[in-house]
Amino acid sequence: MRIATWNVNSLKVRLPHLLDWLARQQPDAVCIQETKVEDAKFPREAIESAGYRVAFSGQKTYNGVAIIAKNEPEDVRAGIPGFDDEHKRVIAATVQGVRLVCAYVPNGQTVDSDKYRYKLRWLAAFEAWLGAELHSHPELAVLGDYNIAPADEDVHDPAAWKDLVLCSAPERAAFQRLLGLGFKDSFRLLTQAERSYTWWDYRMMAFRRKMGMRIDHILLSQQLATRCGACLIDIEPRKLERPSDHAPVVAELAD
DNA sequence: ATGGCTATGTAGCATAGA
Repeated sequence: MRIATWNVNSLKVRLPHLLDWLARQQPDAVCIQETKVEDAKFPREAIESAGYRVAFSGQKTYNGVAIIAKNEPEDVRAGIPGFDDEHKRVIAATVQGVRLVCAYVPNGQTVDSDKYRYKLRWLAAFEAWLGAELHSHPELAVLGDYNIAPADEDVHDPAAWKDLVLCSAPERAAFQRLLGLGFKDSFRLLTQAERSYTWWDYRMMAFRRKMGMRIDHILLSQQLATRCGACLIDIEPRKLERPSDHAPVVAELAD
């Protein structure tokens, strides 16, 4: 089973890239973030015509998440239970017996902002919920844009980013607590090239200069981690005209 | 390298992203 995550930064703009990518990579399930589309305008037909089924939770302008899968997503749930959040940042579904959580973690803006405090509160609620989910779904994968670079090796210039948002100690501690629930960072299960990133700023020719961050992740429960044979970042879509600033991340799970 | 792109909503810029 091939599962993936991709922050598309507008599903409307990136639909051609997504459809091309689905055709080429043939993933079984893709978790999409930043669809920026309300549910009534979700491009269901185009995706279903490509042989995929959809589950989505969106809003106008900001946020928005979706799960796209070859098999119908089952037991679809949106949001973090008990956490009142007007942002559409989470959708979960079961595909081929695997529970998938698609998450768009708040960005946090700056470490002294209200948005940062919201990010940490959000992550605490996320952690509490995932701990419970892990018990009811031993085959659990949490895919998404975490907006956290877990370690200095995930940052092109750790000194410049030290203690800034995406890299601050409280955010990294929150990420480690997620792992502590019993998840593995699938990308680090295997040896990877240096300077492997999933996001590059649109400005400053950051992609060409390999100035990026690894902030999109696929966390796997222990049971799924034992099945994981590969995890890769596909930088090809980032090279296209009008790309998303994020690259897709793909994990392969043995049957 | 200092918000330098990009997308959205909306009608000339404001907000957000990371």
